[in-house]
Amino acid sequence: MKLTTDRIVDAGMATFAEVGYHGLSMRQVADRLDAQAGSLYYHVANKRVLLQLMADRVARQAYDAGTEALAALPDPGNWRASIAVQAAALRSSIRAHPGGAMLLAESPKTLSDGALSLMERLLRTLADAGVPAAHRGIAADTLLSHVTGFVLQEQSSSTVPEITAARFAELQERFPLTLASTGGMSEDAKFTQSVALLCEAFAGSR
Amino acid sequence: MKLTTDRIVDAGMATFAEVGYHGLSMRQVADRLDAQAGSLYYHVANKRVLLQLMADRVARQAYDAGTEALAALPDPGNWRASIAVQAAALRSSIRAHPGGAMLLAESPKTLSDGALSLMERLLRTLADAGVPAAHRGIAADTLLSHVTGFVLQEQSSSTVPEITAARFAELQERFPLTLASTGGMSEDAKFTQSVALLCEAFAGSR
DNA sequence: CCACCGTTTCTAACACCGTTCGAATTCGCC
DNA sequence: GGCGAATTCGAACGGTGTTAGAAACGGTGG
Repeated sequence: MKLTTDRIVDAGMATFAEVGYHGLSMRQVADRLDAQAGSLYYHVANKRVLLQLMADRVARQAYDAGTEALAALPDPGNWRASIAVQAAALRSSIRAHPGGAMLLAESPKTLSDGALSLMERLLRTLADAGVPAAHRGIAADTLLSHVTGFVLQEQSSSTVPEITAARFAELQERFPLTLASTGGMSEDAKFTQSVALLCEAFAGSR
Repeated sequence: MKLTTDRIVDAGMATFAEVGYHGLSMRQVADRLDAQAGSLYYHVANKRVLLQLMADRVARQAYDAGTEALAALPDPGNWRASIAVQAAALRSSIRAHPGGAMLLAESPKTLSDGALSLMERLLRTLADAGVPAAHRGIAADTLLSHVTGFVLQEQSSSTVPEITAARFAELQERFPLTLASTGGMSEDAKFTQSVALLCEAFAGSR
């Protein structure tokens, strides 16, 4: 079949899902399309712009998942729930791809349509919540970078191996608060709590 | 001179400062030490663990810069100022290296002494601020991931080229809130404001 | 002094990477 | 069918991380 930018991005996403961020190579993407690596460069200038296109696609998926989740909301006027739902949609969309956080982190979000859509909708709900224009930008930036950073940590710490008992004892002695703080809470609970925390901050800045 | 893990990490940091995250190669690090690339592998298992060691060094620098800034604080009891100073130290330490945010983002923070020190001290100031133990972990996580995400965006958007007038007009029409929100505020101001926002959230969760 | 042995470094190679460029192919249109 | 443009191939270039055997180095005992 004919080679297209869209098909290349598709194949890129598929390969990405299998081999992750560092394993992705132009030759593997080309193989998946029964093509040669050099042929990709007729449709895509760089590997970097391919990654940017993929990042934009992830952001768009997150945007679509967010609209769906927003539509299913019982009370659309509850802005806290709207923000929580948008954050959750973004997180799960990023998590759907291994290393997806790195993908989003690396590409500049300023000129990606998907990322801008996410930003715009978030700003709108903040405006509906009564946050003044001067505070909205920082609020939205904070939340988006928080979600990205959260998944980044989530995905990188899932690769970490088990820890020895001696090392654990040493850690417990040197960093008692750190060990005590992360105890026993699921990542999901941590995420929803942190988003709620941010929402309270937004509410206070009105 | 003799080859050592510390010297390799030093050379890695120096090379990193010149060529950035993606430009870093084992051969360049070896060149700086007047050695061959293969020799590095006697002291460092992987490129990944070298990057982790470098990330730990950045975190340690941030920790040291933080203690210095904390010592210079007029009122040590003001926990908001303490948090602001720690966040600023972390940000500037990451920004000192091009792509430093990527460095920290990629390596798992859980087993880095530097990152753990940062976390521990932040948790202590939160404890002094009266935040209950159940909320401290999320609060510290949120702030750290926020700083990382902020610098990540800062460093990636500094690479972006200028934007055409037509594209700007299109953006202004499709994303009015986004364009209006980021208008004219410096990155420094955005950062301090967002940290203050988080501090308010922490104050509310007591 | 020298031979030995463990530690450290070099050398060369492997497989793969992103990217380029001219040649070969395919496609739409007259 | 033929011709020109759009597309794909194929091979190559310089570079990458990593490995493994050979070589040098350092100290220690004879």
